Parts: sequence; C-alpha cells; structure tokens
Amino acid sequence: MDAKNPVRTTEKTLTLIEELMTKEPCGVSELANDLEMGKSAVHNHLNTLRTHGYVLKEGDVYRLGLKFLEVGGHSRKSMEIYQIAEPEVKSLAAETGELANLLVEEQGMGVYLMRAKGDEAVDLDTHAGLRTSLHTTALGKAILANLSEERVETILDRHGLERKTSRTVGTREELFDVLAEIRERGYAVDDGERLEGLRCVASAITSSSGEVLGAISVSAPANRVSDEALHGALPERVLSAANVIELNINY
Amino acid sequence: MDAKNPVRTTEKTLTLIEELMTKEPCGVSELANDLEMGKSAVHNHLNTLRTHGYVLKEGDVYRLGLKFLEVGGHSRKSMEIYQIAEPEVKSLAAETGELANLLVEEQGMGVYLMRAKGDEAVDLDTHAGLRTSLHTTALGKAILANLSEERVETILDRHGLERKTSRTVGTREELFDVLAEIRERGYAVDDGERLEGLRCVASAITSSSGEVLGAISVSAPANRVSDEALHGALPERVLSAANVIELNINY
DNA sequence: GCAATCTGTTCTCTATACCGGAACGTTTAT
DNA sequence: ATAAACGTTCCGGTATAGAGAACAGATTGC
Repeated sequence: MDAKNPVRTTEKTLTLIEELMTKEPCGVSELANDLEMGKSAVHNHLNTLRTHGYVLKEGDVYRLGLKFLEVGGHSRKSMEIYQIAEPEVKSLAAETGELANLLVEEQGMGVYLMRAKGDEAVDLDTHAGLRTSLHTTALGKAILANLSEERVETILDRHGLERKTSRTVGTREELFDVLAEIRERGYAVDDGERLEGLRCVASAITSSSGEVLGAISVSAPANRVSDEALHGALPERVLSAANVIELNINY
Repeated sequence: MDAKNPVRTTEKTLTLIEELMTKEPCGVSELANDLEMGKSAVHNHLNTLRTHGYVLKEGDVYRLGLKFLEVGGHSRKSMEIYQIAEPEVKSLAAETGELANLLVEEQGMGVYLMRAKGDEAVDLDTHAGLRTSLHTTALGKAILANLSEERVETILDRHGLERKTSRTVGTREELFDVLAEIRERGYAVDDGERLEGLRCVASAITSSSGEVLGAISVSAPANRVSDEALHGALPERVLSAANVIELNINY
C-alpha cells in the first residue's frame, strides 16, 4: 500500500541509497545517469546523507556508511526475540556443528536476524539483515504454517511464488499441503529446495498466545544428514531449542 | 563540514529516523511535538519510509524496520576487512574464551563491526554498528596510534575528549604519550578506562602500505587477567591474530 | 602541448511539492 | 454524554528542490 501523500524528495533519497547498495562505490554522474536525475540533485542528496553519516566520500566516489549498521543493530538489539534466541541459536550451532539461523517475518518477507556457525558449518550467503521469500526456505515455511490462511494469501498476493530451484514449491495448492504437513509434525524441512544439496530443518517460535515470533533452523550438506536424521535427531534438537526460547519469552 | 545545498526535506526524514531510534515505538503526535514539526509532515514522512520498508506501523505506533539491518549488513559484508577478519575474531574468542571485537574507524568515530563471545565471555553492550569515541577504548587507541598526529588532532577537534570513567585519558598530551607507547610496544591496553574492572588488549590491523584498516581486541574481567598476562600472553595472541589478518589481506 | 572531454561542485531561478493548519472520523478518558 | 486525545486527510501559500549553465580540475586523445 502506497502512502497517500508521499514525500517525493525522501523517495529520491531512498532510491539513491538503494542504488548505492547495489552498485557500491560510484560517482555522481553515474548515479545521475542511472536514476535519471540531474547531477546537482544527486550531489545535494549525497552530501546531505554524508553530513549525517549515512554516506561516505572516498576521493571522488561515494559509498554507504556504517550508520545503517548502527541503526539496524539498534533495532535488532531491541527485539525481544533476538535477545532471548541469540544464545540458543549459538548453542544449536555449537552442538550440531552446523549452521544455525534465526529468521523473523517483516512485511511478508523473511529477514535473517543472525546466524551462528558450528565447527563444520557450510558457509552460506545468509548474513544478518538479508531478506528472502518465505516460501523458499524451511524457516519461512515454518512461519507461514503458523499464520492464518488469509494472511498467507495476502503475502503470496504481494510477493508471488518465485522459484529458486526446480524443487521449490510451485503452486499455492502445493504450498498449503506442505504447510498442513508442517503443522502436523511441528517442524519444516527443506531438502534442496533453496540450494541443491543443502538440507535444512526449521521450527517456528510462538508466543503463549499462539502468535509467531520467528523461526530457527539448522542447515547442513545432504551428505551429513541421513534420511533418518532429517526426520529424527535433527528436528528433535531444533524443536528443543525453539521450546527453550518460547519458555524464556513467556517467563 | 555541512553540505553546501542541503536537502532540507531529507534532513527532516533523517531527524525522524534518529528520533525513532532513541524513542522506539511511538505515535505521530509525540514525534511531531518532540521535533517541532506538524502532524501531517510527520505522517507523510513516516508513511513514505514505510512503503520502502524502513519504518513499520503496529497499530497506531511506528517503529524502525529491519531494512536498516539489510542495508547495514550489506555494507559490512562488502568490506574486505570484515570478510577476512571475521573467522579470526571468532577463533580469538574461542581460544581465549573471552570477548573478541573488531572495530573500524569512520568519520573519526569507532564502529564495532562484530563481536564474538568465548565460553566465559563477559556480556558487554557492544553490538555490531555501535559507535564509540576512539580515545575511550583500547581498540580506538590502537587505531589512533597508527594515524598521523595531524589526523588525530582533527578527530579530537571534531569529537573532543569525553571521559567515560575517572581513568579515561583526559588531556591531549596524555593521549599522545599513550599513543607513542602503543606504537613502541605494538599493542594497546585498556585497564578499566572504559568500564571499571574490565581489562582489554587491542592491536591495529594495517595494510602493506601502513594504512590502518581497523583493530581487534580481547576483553576480559580483571580477575581473569593477571598483570603478567596483560603484557604477555594476551597481547601475543591478539597480535598473532592481527598478523594473520594482515597476511590474508595482502594475499 | 593543446584541445577536447570527462569529472565533481557551485550558482541562480522558478515550477514544484512540502507542510502548517484546519477538518475529519475513531478511540480513550472523564 | 462530553471531552480530549489520537491518526489521517485535505487544501493552498510559500519555502525549496533541482534543471541547467558555468565553474575548476583531472584525464584523455591526437
């Protein structure tokens, strides 16, 4: 939903920020061309952002500053789910030796709040703050399974059902079947749907009132996760960690 | 240095963001009062930010969204120093069992890029993105010691010499003495200057051309760091980790 | 070595759009 | 019931954003 009276100047600033994020260091003229803005406008916006620490100038090129990390880090730190889940996700990674993740939903997308690597963990490109479609990961599906069907429809309307690999769930019907299955057994599984050869087990974290707060997962290469483990020891661990988090959140 | 032709509308947006960071969830009227803006202006700005994911509305209150974490996470991930130092900082934490940190300088301030906790680590409030005066931490002093005297003066002119505890270095002269000492022995020490009872050892990370890229440290409670360790085993570990990082950066 | 063409920055002027203030519909408190 | 808050919408006067031109400096091509 768009704002009724959008502040166009602010939107230009935000467009500039997003362009800087994808292009990284670049100059005024390049940005002006790409965004079809005048050079003076780009220059004024960049320098306004610069005096506030959001943008840095190195020689003749501009790039994003760490102010965004400051604001983002502050937001994350103030989230109860992060404060409580953080040590548990780390334990989960240490105990399994694999990669553990914490995801929350925001505006219909999944946002990774953190990841923790065990000794043997694969190195995925999931850094804190990264966004992902909910239907493409076990984490996201664990969350979707705990939302109302109506809510899920709304999310799908907004973000669609983009495919990541040939195994990604392709239709709404298929997705709802998967979600029902997840609700039944209590955890979600990703068997190479997001990345070939990667297996992943996730569980939602819910408040005492049944509201979803987020999800945690363990990801490991298929050759280290037997079929038995995928539906036995691994989900047991993940569910246990989720349980501890839920207990701590509800005091 | 202020921009020549600042974009005032953008500045209002940024002010709003910073107010939201300190106040957390709050409504339109409260923000309008605090910032001496009209309600409609605040409303328009908030909703513009909202359609771009930077702000969320929960009921009748607004708060910052995780978009900032996305942008910040992206910036951090694209920094060479982070990519290379990350595993080493984690090792440092694991081996010492204490808290290890990575700091870089930006606009005369120190910015924590990450922290890693060992098994016994104290839990400080140093989260990723947090800013700190350079002269108040061992990390910052390790960086200052590798900057030109001129650069250091400029930074002090901009940010002053705020005291954190009674032990914080209080005058420029004192600071320059400390920095000379750091250059001589190769590492910086903080013995309760930032926080009573906390000892900290840090080393700068420099490129092959001698430019400072950042600094790493280990922090531990005084009762676990003997006077010998503070100038023996601990700096040895930190320096060794810094060395590995420097080697990896210069291929 | 000179001209041509980049670059980022500064300046001016006006069409634009930001936003104060008033009105609206709800919700909460008295 | 009444009042006082809230968030949201609307409108119109006016501050200002930004196109375009001109600038200085760097780099290029011939």
